[in-house]
Amino acid sequence: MTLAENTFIGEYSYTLDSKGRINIPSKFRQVLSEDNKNTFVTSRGMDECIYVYPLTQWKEIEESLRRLSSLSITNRTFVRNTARYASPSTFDKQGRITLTSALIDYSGLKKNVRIIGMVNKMEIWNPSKLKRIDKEAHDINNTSYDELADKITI
Amino acid sequence: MTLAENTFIGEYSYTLDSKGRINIPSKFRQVLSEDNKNTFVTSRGMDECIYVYPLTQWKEIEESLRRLSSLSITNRTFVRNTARYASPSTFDKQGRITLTSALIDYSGLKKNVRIIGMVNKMEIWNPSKLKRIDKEAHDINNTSYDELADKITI
DNA sequence: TAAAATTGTGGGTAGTTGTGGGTAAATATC
DNA sequence: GATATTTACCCACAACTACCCACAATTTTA
Repeated sequence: MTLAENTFIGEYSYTLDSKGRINIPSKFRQVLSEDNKNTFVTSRGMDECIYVYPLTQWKEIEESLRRLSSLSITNRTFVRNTARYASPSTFDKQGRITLTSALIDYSGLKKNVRIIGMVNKMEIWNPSKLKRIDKEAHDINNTSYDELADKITI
Repeated sequence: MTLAENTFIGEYSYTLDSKGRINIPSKFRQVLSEDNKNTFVTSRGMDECIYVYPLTQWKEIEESLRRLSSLSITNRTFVRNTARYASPSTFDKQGRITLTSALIDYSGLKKNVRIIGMVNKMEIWNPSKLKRIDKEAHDINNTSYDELADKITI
């Protein structure tokens, strides 16, 4: 079944091979729109994981970054940390992309990895780090979620 | 008699087969509007059960998620924990959807399962867990229900 | 009440998907 | 400029999934 284009949901287990290749879930490849030309952009996540954007989505982010004035130290730091680790990767005949060793180091990936659909992008995690984050998530108190209540009905 | 579209009520007993397939009650399939393309989205319930949304209902949730900026930790956590457990499934010629093993584990489903209409979605339960929740429901004292009195007429 | 249609459950099979490894081209190193 | 190393592309195969058919039980229709 095909959902909306460039929309990623679900959680999957995959293995990172000795060449730094990792499979993109078939479902995610199927919803990728033509204009992405089978290409994703990997980048450093806000948490200790790797972000994977469809190429077109990344281009929009680039545009936003372009508009941030470098007069502000916050802006400079943000642009620097977002842009420097970004790397495009086209998936091969088997549906795999190659991760840079910088990103593998940052996210602490070993053989077994977890891929999570985050709607407009995906995240690649070391399963044990993910488990740790899950625990912290419980600590986000209800008032935080209360603020969301205005924005989302679920 | 046909009820309102995408409205699910009633309780049904079905069997989960060895391939993780489960029948959607014929009545529920009949009220599903055309634009759902015979597709439901399964997800983790608030209680120990599986939520099943019509595709169109889920897409509304997805759109709200898309608008939440990942710069906020609360947003990231919320999007992650909502999206990761979701999985679309189109029912086959016999009217069955396939459940992911993650959701089967979470809800503790065995062979016999109970499907409950929850108006805009449905819930899939292990019958014994459902029985346990029923008992707890008795303990929710009347004041809790009093708070609802302003919101609903019954 | 009998026939026809629908519904729920089980199982088989062809095609898809995920993973490992090989080889040639491209890049880097000396 | 020759050699070593990395990268990109190819093939192979086991495991899984989607799709198909069968059939008993139930409900609807005539």
